[in-house]
Amino acid sequence: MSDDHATTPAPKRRATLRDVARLAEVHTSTVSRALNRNTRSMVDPETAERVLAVAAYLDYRPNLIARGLKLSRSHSVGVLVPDLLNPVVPPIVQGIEARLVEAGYVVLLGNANHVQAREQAFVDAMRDQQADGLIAFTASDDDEVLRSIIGSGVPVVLVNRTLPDESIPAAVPDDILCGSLVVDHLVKLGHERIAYVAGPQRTSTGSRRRQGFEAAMNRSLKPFNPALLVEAARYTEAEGARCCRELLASGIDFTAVVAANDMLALGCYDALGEAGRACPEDISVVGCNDMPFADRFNPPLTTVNIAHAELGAAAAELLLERIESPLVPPKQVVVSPTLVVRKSSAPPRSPAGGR
Amino acid sequence: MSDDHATTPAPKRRATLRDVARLAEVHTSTVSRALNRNTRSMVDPETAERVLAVAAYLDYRPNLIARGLKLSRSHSVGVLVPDLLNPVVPPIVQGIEARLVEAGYVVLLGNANHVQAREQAFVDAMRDQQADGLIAFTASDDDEVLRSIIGSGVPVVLVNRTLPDESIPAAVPDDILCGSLVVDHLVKLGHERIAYVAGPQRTSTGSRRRQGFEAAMNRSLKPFNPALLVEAARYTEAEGARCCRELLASGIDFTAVVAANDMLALGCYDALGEAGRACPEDISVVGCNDMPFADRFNPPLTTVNIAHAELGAAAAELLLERIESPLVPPKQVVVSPTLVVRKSSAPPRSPAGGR
DNA sequence: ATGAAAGCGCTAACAG
DNA sequence: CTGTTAGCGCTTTCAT
Repeated sequence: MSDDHATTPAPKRRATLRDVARLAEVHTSTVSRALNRNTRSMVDPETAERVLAVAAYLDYRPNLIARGLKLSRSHSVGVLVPDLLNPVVPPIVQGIEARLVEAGYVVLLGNANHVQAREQAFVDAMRDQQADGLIAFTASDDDEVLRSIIGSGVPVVLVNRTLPDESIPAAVPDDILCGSLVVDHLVKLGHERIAYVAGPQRTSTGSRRRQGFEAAMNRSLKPFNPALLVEAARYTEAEGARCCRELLASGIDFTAVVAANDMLALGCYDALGEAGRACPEDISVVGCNDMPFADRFNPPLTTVNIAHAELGAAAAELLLERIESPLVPPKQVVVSPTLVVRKSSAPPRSPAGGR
Repeated sequence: MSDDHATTPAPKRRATLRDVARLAEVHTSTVSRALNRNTRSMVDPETAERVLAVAAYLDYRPNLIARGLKLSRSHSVGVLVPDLLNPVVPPIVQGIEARLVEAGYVVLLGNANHVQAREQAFVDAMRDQQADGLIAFTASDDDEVLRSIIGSGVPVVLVNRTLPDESIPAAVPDDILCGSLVVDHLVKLGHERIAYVAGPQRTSTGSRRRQGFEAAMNRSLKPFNPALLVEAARYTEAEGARCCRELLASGIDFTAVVAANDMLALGCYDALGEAGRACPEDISVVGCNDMPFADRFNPPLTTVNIAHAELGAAAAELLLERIESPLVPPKQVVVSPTLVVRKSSAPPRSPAGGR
């Protein structure tokens, strides 16, 4: 046995395929074959065993960068979020991450912070890093960045929000249903004059929830008064407050307000408080999303629960399919929300509305 | 001019350095030099300009995988979190991400979900992916995974929590101060019998906040009664409730309870509610972290604000320093918290305690 | 100032 | 079954 080459168990440098090959006295390609499950069968069982042993001894770990270069597959996927501080984002990301890790991928996180330049920079970085795919939360009708990357070859799937183009794979909540669920609840409670704080109409959540709301209103006894709808520019508490103030200032009577999401609902709480109107005694408010801690608000918020982690997992699943088999036609998956009744909704003060 | 090689503007395949070289009629190494700011000066300005133009024309983007292989530097860093759903995590991650992206790095996110095997898998993945460094939220005295990677050559920095070993770079809140801030507040309000719901003592936040609390109590007029301290096994609402119930059941009188974090404080709300004790009228409660929406709880929570995004940015900064200059001795940075008084704390019912 | 050549660590034909 | 060869796309000596 020649002892002249390093017998010390690799003190610093990471072991490479060649190190293993040398010590196992085989060629690197044999090592490669022995180490990869799929090609293991090509190599003599005894040799394979020896190789495995040496690899373990040297604590060999494949260099994924090198493999990626060779295979032009990085096993990484980008996840682009508009704002990490948005309470619905973490649960979705969690769902995505879990599924992706399970499939052997690694998640590259990018926070656009609502600025297009940051979004663009992340998308570029993903291309440069050879990410195998991208999951985006940021879909909006006016979003050039996403449009440009879609169809550029990189598999993209949308999550939470989608675009009008139904051919883009996406995992979204049933927003129409979100809208009608709350109306049905309020109508059952006896409300007739219901105001609506809409989300940004350039987002699918904004427009679809409004559609669902209006459809349900029209289906119910008293049709919807368009003057009772005001659109928020963004999904923020401040915008929710502004919209609700506007509603209050209009002088038109209403006994309940539905907000397109929980942040807007929180803004309604604020505006109501300022105006000295109690919730739910004077006016009921309901939201949508069932964000974390919605049950701890004052009052606990009646809202619509969306299984955000599931949404994320579904998006990851869609992307995986896209990556593995780019040819099969893209799907969209929609997850059903459920109403959760808490303390912010109650029957209107006087059974029937009117002044 | 020979027109026989592809004149169409690269319909599908990404342009490579060789494509640029071919079209610019120079060698690939010249292209490389022209494209990299540092080596640009080595090349004739006119040539450089031509190369740049061709690169732009072909929409050339360097393949970072290839560069990474050559340079053994991936420009990616792993961020290991224990639980993405923990409300303090997203703000910290946001701070990290912002700083890292600014420095040209990309963030690999890993969610351990409190299971060591997942943590280990992520750390392994980071090594395989050749991540340039790691930022970990998970430090705990009994955490083998982190211990093993620290000193294995990969730069690691801890954030939010740290380990007893002060030589490990970390960005943490001033937990001692967190503890004393709340005591001073409560004492000023007139409280004398103050209970403490401690966090897990194997975490630095748990033990240091307790230390800060005890020190401040002993500094104040009436020293602390050890029977009034109970330790939560985890930072969860359920554990907070359990601890508070235990305190209530002990029969020892107290007029305020301080919880080691806001989730535990929320649990105290629950236990107090069950026992029919009003907060803050019967018992004041204060938390720590000032997590998102702590101001919307019922009652709005008096707590200690920690600049989480700053904490994240500081951690990123530390890691960057570690990566660029591994030789300079590791630092720790501690960020100062501030008290935020809301509605969950008030003077005790009867000026002096006692039954 | 630029070209030639080598090589980062890996896998995939293609022999044998 | 295993070794040889080639090359993924890039940077970097080393010549010239």
